[in-house]
Amino acid sequence: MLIKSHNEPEVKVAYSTKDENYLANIALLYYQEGLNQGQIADRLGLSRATIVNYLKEGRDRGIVDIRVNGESLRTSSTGQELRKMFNLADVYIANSGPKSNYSLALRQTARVAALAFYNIIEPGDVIGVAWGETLRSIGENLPNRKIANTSVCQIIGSMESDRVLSAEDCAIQIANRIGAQCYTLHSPAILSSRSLAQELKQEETIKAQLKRLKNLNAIITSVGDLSDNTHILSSGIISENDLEEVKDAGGAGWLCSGFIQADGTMLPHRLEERMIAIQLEDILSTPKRILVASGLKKVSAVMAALRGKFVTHAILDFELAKAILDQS
Amino acid sequence: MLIKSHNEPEVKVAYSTKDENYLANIALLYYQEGLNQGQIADRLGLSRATIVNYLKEGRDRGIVDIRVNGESLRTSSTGQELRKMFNLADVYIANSGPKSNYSLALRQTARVAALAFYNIIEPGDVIGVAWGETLRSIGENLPNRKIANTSVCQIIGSMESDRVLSAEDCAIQIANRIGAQCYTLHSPAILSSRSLAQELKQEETIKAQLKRLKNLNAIITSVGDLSDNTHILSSGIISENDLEEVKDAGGAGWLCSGFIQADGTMLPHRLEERMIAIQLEDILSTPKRILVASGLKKVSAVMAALRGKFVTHAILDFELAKAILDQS
DNA sequence: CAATACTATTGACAAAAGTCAAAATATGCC
DNA sequence: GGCATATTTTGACTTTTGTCAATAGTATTG
Repeated sequence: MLIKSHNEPEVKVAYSTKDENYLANIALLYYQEGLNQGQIADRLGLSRATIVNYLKEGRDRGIVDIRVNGESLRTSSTGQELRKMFNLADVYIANSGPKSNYSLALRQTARVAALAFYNIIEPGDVIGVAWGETLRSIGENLPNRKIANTSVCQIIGSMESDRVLSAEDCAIQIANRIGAQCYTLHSPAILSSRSLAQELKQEETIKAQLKRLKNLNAIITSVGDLSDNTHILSSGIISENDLEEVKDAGGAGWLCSGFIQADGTMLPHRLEERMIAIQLEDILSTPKRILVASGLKKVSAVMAALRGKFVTHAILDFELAKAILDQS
Repeated sequence: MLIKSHNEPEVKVAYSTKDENYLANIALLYYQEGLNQGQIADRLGLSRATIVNYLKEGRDRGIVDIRVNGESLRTSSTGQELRKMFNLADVYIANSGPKSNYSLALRQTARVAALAFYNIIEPGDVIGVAWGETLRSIGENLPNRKIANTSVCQIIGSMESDRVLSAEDCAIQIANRIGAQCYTLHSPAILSSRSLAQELKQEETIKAQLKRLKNLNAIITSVGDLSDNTHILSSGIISENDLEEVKDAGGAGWLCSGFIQADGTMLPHRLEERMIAIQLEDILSTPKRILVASGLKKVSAVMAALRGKFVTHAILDFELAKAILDQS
């Protein structure tokens, strides 16, 4: 091809511009040598605007990878205080500033969770994945980096919701990102009758999956609050009346498949008989229990989960962590 | 601590700004969420200049890591042609543009070599490291990333030179970066008499090291040209008269410890009797033979090394690679 | 081989990032 | 506390980067 230098005679160069090697070399000059775009343009005989495009393409195509060290996210002093107070293995704190809106705070927490996830999960782990806005966002923010020999298990049946992907999609997305084998639950989260649920649980595929959930190495979940627009309401898992009842009975949060009280004890509810999901007891016997939550409305739910020892690794946003510390 | 928001009442936040967690969160907002510095400043109630400082500190402290994918550097079509022509395992091409000066081209080649090195070297490898400007620059550009159970062996005795570090320093630096055990050669590269060299070779430490060099898994070296300012001259390994003699006898390049001819065959020289270094034969029996070179003046030397099968992996700069293709 | 439809590249302008000396704040010491 | 010293933060300015519509270059088709 022909490259025309600014005011100089034409130079023949047999080089396919735009191939990965070329983009990578430009990226090295920019990010490592520290030349600015103008200097690179001069050396290559191109316009600066072209260099801008090439650098962008390098980033888009993953030739240049900007990564943040996940370790540094667990150095927060607030996080350390929480870790000691609830005897946790690790606490990672997300911080998008006090003036952030809900959705940015959630994304930031999910991003921190995604980095933490790679620190916590080890090759060979069998990971239970819950469902919700938070889990969906974690899936979106996980980098495409394989963790060898992992499997992902959907821990609660699927459910339509306008706010989030179904539980199935959450598990599949996370599995894809880390290159894990994915075991889904081919069932709705909740059925209309107790008897149908019991029958379904006897089906081989369902039975096998529920058994698998008793031997997880790790579980990643958020926790639901019991406010008016909690997603267990909007997704139709529970009725408004039942929710009121649960609150009156001392319910403080919803964890995967059941309600817990402020002191962390389980609050049995007839709903459970109709659900296809992991048991709260199974969560407690899973060694790595990762809880991800953001937003002040989750204070009591998260505190309940912490008190009930449902958590070994917490990823929380700063405001939430602070509020929990203040109330303890 | 107190953070004063621009025109708002003071907000008390118990958060140590400047800790790693804080820097990492800002880095996430900038590099992953894609907010600009102004938006981040607003959310955190700080000035934009402060965000600039924090982001810079994040990069400096390694919380943010910008890396270029080494794989993409071996996709160049020129490199592939060379690879086929000389039956090499891999060719990586560095490109800093036709208008670059010698020293930038060298650094760029060294940077590419550093990335290639991590693709080529495997855990457990015993790596022979040569000496020269190129090797020094590779050492400087290697990231600090451990490769398990590696060792590094200095393959040529030390020599003072105004242009480069001594051979010892090259080996030590590379070993440090990859966390390898380092075996140095406690001897000058060249001695004044044949007999002294022979005696020294019988010393236990020297003997052990020279034996080690017969069982390397990998070797990384450049190749010396025989022009007037070649470093074998400036470092005093060879005299001007001797160099002329070598050139007249058909010498085309200098490889670690001996001369080779244009067709790749070795050109014995009495100098070798006085040297403490790896034997050319030992290079040929090393499985991974990495050659790094940049600059047009090295065309004939590199071609000689390629023809002599002294190379399995080549890292060359574009101009050099092109010239070799044109002359073949 | 001209007309057409692409894609790649560029120049001019707008936006964002970097710099640095000055101001504000925190820290140590008596 | 008061004072001196070190560190952090900032506002005003300069430089660099990003954008985008216009242009040049390539490939494709009738």
